[in-house]
Amino acid sequence: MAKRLKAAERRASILAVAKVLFADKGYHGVAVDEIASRLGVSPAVLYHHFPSKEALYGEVLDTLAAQRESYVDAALQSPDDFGSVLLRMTLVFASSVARDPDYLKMEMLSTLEGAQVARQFFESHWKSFSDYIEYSMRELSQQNAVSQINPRTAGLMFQGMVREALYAKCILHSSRYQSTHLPDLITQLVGLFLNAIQYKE
Amino acid sequence: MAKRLKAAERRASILAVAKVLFADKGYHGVAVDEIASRLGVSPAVLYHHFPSKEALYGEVLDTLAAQRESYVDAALQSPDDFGSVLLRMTLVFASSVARDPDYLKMEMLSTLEGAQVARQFFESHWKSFSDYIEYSMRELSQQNAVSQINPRTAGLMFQGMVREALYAKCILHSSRYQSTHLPDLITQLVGLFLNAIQYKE
DNA sequence: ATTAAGTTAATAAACGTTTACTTAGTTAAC
DNA sequence: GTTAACTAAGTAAACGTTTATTAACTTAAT
Repeated sequence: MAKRLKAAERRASILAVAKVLFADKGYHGVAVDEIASRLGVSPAVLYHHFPSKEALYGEVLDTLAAQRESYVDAALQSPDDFGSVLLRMTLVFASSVARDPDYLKMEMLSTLEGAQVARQFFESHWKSFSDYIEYSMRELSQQNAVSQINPRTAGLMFQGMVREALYAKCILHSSRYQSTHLPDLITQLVGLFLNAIQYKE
Repeated sequence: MAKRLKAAERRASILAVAKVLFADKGYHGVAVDEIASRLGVSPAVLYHHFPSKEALYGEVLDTLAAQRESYVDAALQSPDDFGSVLLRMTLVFASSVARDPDYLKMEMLSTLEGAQVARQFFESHWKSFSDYIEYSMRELSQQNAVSQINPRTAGLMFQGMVREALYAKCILHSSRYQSTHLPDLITQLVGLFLNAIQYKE
C-alpha cells in the first residue's frame, strides 16, 4: 500500500504529478492510470479527490493561474522610466517561467488542443504585458518619446520575441541559444525592442 | 457505400482530411474512426492505404514539408538590399502559412506533443530564416551598416515576432489584431525589426 | 469505533486494428 | 457484344487493448 497522506496533501501531490504529465503530453496524451502509477497509487484514488479527468485538468490549469506572479504590479511598484520597468517586469516573468516551465508548455498545449477554457486563460496571461506596452506607448508618443508606431503591433512583437525566447530556452532547450543565459537574452531582447520603437529615455 | 475513388485519389483525400483533424486536435485527439467517418468511409479503408495511424500521421507531416515553399530561395533570386529581401521573403512565407494554416498549427502541436520526428522538421522550417538573418547581419556589421548586436539574438527576435503574428492571425484569429491585414502587419513588423537592429540602407 | 485513505476488481465505452465478405470496374474470351 | 474471370475499393463486425470510471472491500489513524 502506498503511503497514507492526508486529503489535502494527496490532492496536492496529484495536482503536482498531473501538471508535469499534462504539460509533457497534453490532455489526451496522458492516461489516468499513468498519473496514478506515478504516484504509486491506484487510479481510484484520483476519483476520491477529483470528479473526473477533465476536472483534474481544469484544476491544474487553475493552479497554474494562481501561482502566476503578478509581474506587472511588482515591476510597477518602484516607478521608473518605461525601458527600465519593461526590462524589470520581463525578467520577473521570465524567471517565473524558467522556475516552472510546465506552466508555459501546458498553456501552449491546451490552447492548441483547443480546450475552450484554456484560450481565455492563455490570452489573459499575456494580455497584461501587451496592455502595458500599448498603454505606455500611447503615453510616450504624446511626449514624442517614441516615433509614430502602431502600439498594438509593437505589443505583438514584444510578446512574440519573449515567448520565443522562453520557448527556445525553457522548453526546447535549443542548443542554438545555449551560450546565452536567459536573463542576458531577455536583456538583449528588451534592448532590441526599445530600438525598434525608437525609444529614447 | 461511399463513392469509389482510385487509390491515389483516396490516398490524397485521406491525407487531406487527416491533416485538418490532426492540426485541429493533435495526434492523440483524433480517432481513426473520426477520420474515416469524415470521409464517409469505413475505418478499414485507411488501412488499405496506410499501415498504421502513426504512419498516416508521419505522411501528413511529410506532405506538409513537401508543400513548403522555399521562400528563401525565391526571395534571393532578385537580389536587393537586406531590408527588401527580408520583407519579401517574410511576405512569401506568411502568405504560404495563411493559405494553409494547418501547416503551422500541426508543426507546433507535434513539437509540443513531443513527436521525435517533428522536432527536427520543426526546427528546419525556421532555420533558414534565422540563418539568413544571422549571415546577413554578420556581413552588414563588417560594413558597419548595423550596430554591434548579437545576430543570434536578433534571429530569435525575428522568428518570434513572425511566429506570433502568424499564430495570432491565422490560428487564433485573435480579435486584437483584426483591423490590420496580415501583409500590413508583417510589413510593420519587419520595419520594427530593422529599427531594432538599427539597419540603415 | 468511527472515519478517512487506500485497494482490488470490475465496468462499459472507445480505441487501433484485422478479418471475412461484398460490390463496382476492368479485361479478355467467346 | 455478352459474359465470365479477375482486380480494386469498400463494408460490417469483431478482435484484443486501453481508457475512464465505479463499487465493494480493507486498512490505518484518531
